[in-house]
Amino acid sequence: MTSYALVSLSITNSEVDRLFHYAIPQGLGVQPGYRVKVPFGKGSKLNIGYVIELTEDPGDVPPGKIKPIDSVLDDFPVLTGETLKLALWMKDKYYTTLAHTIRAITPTAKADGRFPSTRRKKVATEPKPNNVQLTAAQTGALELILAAAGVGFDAGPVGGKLAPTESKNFSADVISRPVDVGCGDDEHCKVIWNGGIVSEEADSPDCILQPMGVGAAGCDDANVSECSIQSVTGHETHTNTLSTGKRRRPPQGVVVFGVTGSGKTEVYLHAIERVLEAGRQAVVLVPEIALTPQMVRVFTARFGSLVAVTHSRLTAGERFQIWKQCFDGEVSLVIGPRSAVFAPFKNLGLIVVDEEHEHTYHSETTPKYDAREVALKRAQLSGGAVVLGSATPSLESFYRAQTGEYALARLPERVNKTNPDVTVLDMRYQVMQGNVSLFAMDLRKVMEATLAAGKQVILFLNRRGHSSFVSCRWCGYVLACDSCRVNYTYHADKDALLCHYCGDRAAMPKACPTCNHEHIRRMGMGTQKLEEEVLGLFPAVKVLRMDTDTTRGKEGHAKILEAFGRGEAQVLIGTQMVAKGLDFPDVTLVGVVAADMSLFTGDFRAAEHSFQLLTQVSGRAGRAAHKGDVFLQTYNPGHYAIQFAKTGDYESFYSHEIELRRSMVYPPFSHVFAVMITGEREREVITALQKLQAIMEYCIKKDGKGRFEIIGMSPALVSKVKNNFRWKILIKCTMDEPLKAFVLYCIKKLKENDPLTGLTLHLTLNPIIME
DNA sequence: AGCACGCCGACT
DNA sequence: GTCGGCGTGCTC
Repeated sequence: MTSYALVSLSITNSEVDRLFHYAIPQGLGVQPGYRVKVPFGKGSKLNIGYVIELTEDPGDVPPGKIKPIDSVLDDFPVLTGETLKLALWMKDKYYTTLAHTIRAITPTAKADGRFPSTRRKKVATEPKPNNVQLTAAQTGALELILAAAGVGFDAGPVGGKLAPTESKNFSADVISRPVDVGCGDDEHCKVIWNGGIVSEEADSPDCILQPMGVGAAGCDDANVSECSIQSVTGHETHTNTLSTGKRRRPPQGVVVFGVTGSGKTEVYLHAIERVLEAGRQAVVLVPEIALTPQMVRVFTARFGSLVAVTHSRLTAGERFQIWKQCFDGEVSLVIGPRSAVFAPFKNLGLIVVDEEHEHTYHSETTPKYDAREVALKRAQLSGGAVVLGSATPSLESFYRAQTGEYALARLPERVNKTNPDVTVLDMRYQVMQGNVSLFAMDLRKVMEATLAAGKQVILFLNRRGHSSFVSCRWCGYVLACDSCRVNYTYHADKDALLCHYCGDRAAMPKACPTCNHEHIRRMGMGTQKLEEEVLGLFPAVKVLRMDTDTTRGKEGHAKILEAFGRGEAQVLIGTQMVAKGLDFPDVTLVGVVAADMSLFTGDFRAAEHSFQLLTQVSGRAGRAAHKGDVFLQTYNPGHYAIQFAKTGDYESFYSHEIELRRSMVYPPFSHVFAVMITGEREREVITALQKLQAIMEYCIKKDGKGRFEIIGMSPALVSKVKNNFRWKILIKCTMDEPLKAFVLYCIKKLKENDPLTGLTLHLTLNPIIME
């Protein structure tokens, strides 16, 4: 007989980010995962909370302080055993409060705390049998996925019956399992994060107290491989409590590597079909639902009313209805953006992450989770598989596929694929010819011809943020930080160049350091300037611009794309957005106006992102029936990202890039922890960060040896937002758990002698886009 | 986050 | 004399 419920309040504040004891009144059926109303605070105001655990132990709470639960809100648990574990895991993983992770996972309630009422208007549509014959490569991929999901390959005839899973009494059996509040597959290095207050083990992280073995001093010695790390294992070993543990299981993650048109979708369809036939459910994550309508159509056509589609424009009611349908087993497949990974399925067998390299899988708001990581954790909890599909996999994922942590399935190109002609235009030559416009003469001529033929043109400006770099227009040389191998970023307020990794500062030069030419200047332009120049060259042409200014509001970019698709304009100008989901038959020319702008963002992943983007743009142009042309304008035609993108050779790019990462000890050979401090007074922000740096340096000198490397402090990529100055410090280590413990320990020390009033801390482990 | 308690300035 | 400023501290 349990007497208390441990409740997490739905208050997203670190000060109350702990579990509170509440007495369970007689006759009140309370189970973990349920929402409850509880009296809280001085006035015992009723607050919504989530039951995390049942216990008989009042802990050190005086009996008189414990108040009773007021009521239970719903007749079902909003957190299942699995999503509850996920919430606890995410709290630790992403340095946030449990209330925040629960909010991300559970459906949004109305202001009064009730969920919107659902009306059932279910039109049953039969799933259609799948008669598509798979190629040998596709079959191989399918086998790997099914092995990962633990679903037999010969589970039945293709096109068998797909019945909705029955589950009337979800609650009891799934929920009543003991919940592991410690959250833990990593017992060794548990650090409880209270949004700034580090508790327990962080007081004495093993990494601080245990002197490490070898490791010379200096910047280059991050080769921590020699350090003896006793209590932290390099790779997580997942042993199911149910299994005997030693038996080697096939990898949970399967990288499906194949270009557009190689038949990835067909593999997904077959895998989902088998998973559903086995009585399990599946989730398909897509980068942006509005830009992948054809994908949605394929799935709804095949699986009928077993599919639910989620997207950002759903109302709270529609969203909750889908959530409930998944919970009740009326729907077995969900397609949606990253949040679809939280669908409350009871026996999830497969999560497909399509275009897995896309940055949209990273949440930009708290909790700043990576949907791919969450998918893998969830699959681990449910015994399911994760498919990471891409023509240009992220370096981290492909590396894991190389080391055997993931399985790898290659899908060869389709035979009838038409490769677009990719022409690289050397802009240095244009400067020598006296052409200082944004367009090389060749591109201008081809645009003229294309427009004269009544065809359409897409001009792509691969710009990110508003950082600018400095380069020589004569020789292409880009000013960069030697020790970090990333370009400097120009800061107008200081009229200086800063490295966004180590904070190194350099003066704006008068002439090029290599060729001594005075044609050295800042590179940076907006879509607006580009539009003006196009209109200057072709006054009669209609131009559509797609950027954050013009796409504001509901369905902003879908509207622009539709208008362009109807032929209301001949030229479409845009940033990253235009690279996705475009399939316009009348577009025969794609111009990448300044390929360099994504090459020199000051981020060590810039080459990877450029390669992915340029490959995607090139692939897009080649999809239509007639061959398309792609022109890439650059001052660095020899850059490997451009050269490999020209031929679309991912694996050669990968080999080149992975060696660079290895030599620089960048991810995946290390982990980078970013600590950002923001505040209204820049002086205070900098001082606080300097204090933190001093503490870190002291700890490293004392105990850490070569394990942790402070890369340095520098302004954030966006150095000022809404009157808030943002500075960051990066710390690198080959192991993530000791790194995390080290950083949290140092922050704790900082807070002990500085209350940090008016300042905010932001923590990210392995940020993909450096903030 | 809320809300109460608590000890100093300018108002009816 | 009192109303009210928001600093500090606690919430099962």
